[in-house]
Parts: sequence; C-alpha cells; structure tokens
Amino acid sequence: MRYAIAPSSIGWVGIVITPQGICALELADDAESLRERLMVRFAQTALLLVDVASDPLFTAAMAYLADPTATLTLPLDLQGTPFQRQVWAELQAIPYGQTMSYSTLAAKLGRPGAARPVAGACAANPVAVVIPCHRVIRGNGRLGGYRWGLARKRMLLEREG
DNA sequence: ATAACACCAAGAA
DNA sequence: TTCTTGGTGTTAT
Repeated sequence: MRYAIAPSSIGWVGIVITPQGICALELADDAESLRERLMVRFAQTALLLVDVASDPLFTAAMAYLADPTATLTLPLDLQGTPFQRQVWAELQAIPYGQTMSYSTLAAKLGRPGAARPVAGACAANPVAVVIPCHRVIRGNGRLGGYRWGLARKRMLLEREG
C-alpha cells in the first residue's frame, strides 16, 4: 500500500491507496501527528510513502477536497462489517450541502431506533469527507461528534452551506 | 457475556 | 434552558 500526505484547506491530509482504490483518508492538524496516526492504524501492513503526483488517484482526491461541489466518484477499497457498509453507502447518497440526523438515517436502513449503531458506523468511517459522515448531525439540530474534531466538522458544514 | 459508544425521547427542575 | 433516565443495535474484549 502506498500513501501520500499534503496540506489542505481543512488541515493535513493523509491518503492511503491500494490497487483497488482509496482505503483511508485521514485528517490532522500537523504532518507529524498525521504520520503517527497512519502508522498506528496500519501497523499490520507495510506502507510506502510516495509523492502526491505519483498517482492520479491522489491528485483526484486532493482536487475533490479543494472543490467538493464536483461530484466525482473515486474508487474506494473499504473494509467493514455489512452494517457499516450499508451506513457508508447511505452516507454517500447525502448530497452536498444537506444534512441528516442519525435517527432518520437509521430509519432509511429499515432499522428505526438504531441511531446509536449508525453513529458507531460513522465513527468507523475510514475515508473522511469523501464519505461525508460530517453531514450527519443530531436530531435536535446540534452537531454530535466528529472523529477528526468538532471544529473540523463545523468548518466543513460551514463551507457547504 | 459484557461493556462501550459521534443517539433519542420524555420528564424533572 | 440544562440535567437525568431508560431504551436502543452493533462492535470489540
């Protein structure tokens, strides 16, 4: 697996790809903690640091972060439980600029009352922004949580609205 | 088994 | 408004 890191408007970005597609997109405040996070997460596998320009998938992902209004579909290589995959698929169906509550997302999956598990699956989202877990908020209008920092979630939603 | 959650609705102060 | 409480489904130990 190869990875590249670069600064962006929402902080430092680390992207990990396999021959099948993007398998992780992490965010952090600085390059060092980003690298550390990737090392912990992929402790089992060998990672090779390469240049962003070395693969069109990297540049496409960075372009999407810079301008998320373009709805390109990037190839993803996701690993997760069946339930997590369902949630992630639903997340990708939320259009730019819109939000949804955890409970209505659960209802969409045919499991009303499963708001909490849905939140768990959002928290397990391996690909920030591309799978827009930041568009899911609480039923009462408050933000809920965000794995990469509430400030970043606010920033993303602000940018879309 | 069991404990830990990025939740939610209702009820009390 | 903020608080507790009880109910909830999935995941990881």
